[in-house]
Amino acid sequence: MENKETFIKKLRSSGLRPTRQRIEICRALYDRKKTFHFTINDLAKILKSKSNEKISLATIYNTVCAFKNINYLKEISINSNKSYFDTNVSNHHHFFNESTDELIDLKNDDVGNIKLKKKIPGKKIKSVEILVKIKDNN
Amino acid sequence: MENKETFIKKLRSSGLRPTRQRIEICRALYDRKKTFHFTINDLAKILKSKSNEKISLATIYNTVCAFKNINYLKEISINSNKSYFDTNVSNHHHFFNESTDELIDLKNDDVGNIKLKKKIPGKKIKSVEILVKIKDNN
DNA sequence: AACCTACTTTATAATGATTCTAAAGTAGTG
DNA sequence: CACTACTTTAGAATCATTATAAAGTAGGTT
Ligand SMILES: [Mn+2]
Ligand SMILES: [Mn+2]
Ligand SMILES: [Zn+2]
Ligand SMILES: [Zn+2]
Repeated sequence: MENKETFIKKLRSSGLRPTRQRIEICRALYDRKKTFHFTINDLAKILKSKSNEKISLATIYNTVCAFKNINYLKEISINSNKSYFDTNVSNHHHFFNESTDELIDLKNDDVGNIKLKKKIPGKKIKSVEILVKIKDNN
Repeated sequence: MENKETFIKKLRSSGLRPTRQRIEICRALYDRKKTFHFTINDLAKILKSKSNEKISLATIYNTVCAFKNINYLKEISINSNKSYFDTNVSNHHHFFNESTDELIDLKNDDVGNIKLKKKIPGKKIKSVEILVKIKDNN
């Protein structure tokens, strides 16, 4: 239920000009009750149906990349031919349903704490993600 | 240190005809002391340098896919533009060095046991993988 | 308001990994 | 040797993503 002004402030405070396109994309991504996972193609479809103005595919790519850089979006590690993004930017893990190509959140509490006993000198850890691949029974 | 006959037997027992190309690829992948991670392009280079016979890129793709299906290779889950494969097919996890695009094995003992407290009815778990992304300090 | 300039959007082309096609080659069998 | 199913291959096609470069815009300045 965030309104336009909130998005404008958020964008400005991250050094991004609040353009028509970026505000529309904010609406599509964050004006919802629940976080969700999407591909670029998913988002393009959502924008086409929900929004009047046409937003070019290049802008969608640019914006998703920009939003990822300022931590408005997270990219999920899957070896798919497409990239998957998540509006839930907190640390959490995923099921990936290989039968439907859908991601499902695994809350941190759903996974026992991960204790890494190996360290790599001279490197810093950027993320620790668990991916549980699942498939339909049968 | 496996020899040609061993590869031929292995291939036959998996329902794959032991062709020149497949045997060469087995040599490149398994005639080593340590397991390793590679992309298709990596493997193509290795084959070009180590082997006399030219093997087409299509065959390399076909063979890697076939080897994956019979569990001679494992594909690692990374959101890269390329696919990464592993000659270590046992359950284990990875560091991914984003500075060099290299994978490093994390032995199962290097990670505390993972207890999944969430289940998805009607689905079976195919794999559970941890990916730890790291980057050069600085 | 008119103006300036850096940032943005956009259509379009280019890239590059992967997959497809269909023709030529080969392994295994009898 | 002959047969057939499997395999390899060059080349084309696909498709997500990135690059290009020209037109548009935000936000400040005069
Ligand atoms: Mn891939
Ligand atoms: Mn990708
Ligand atoms: Zn998520
Ligand atoms: Zn490995």
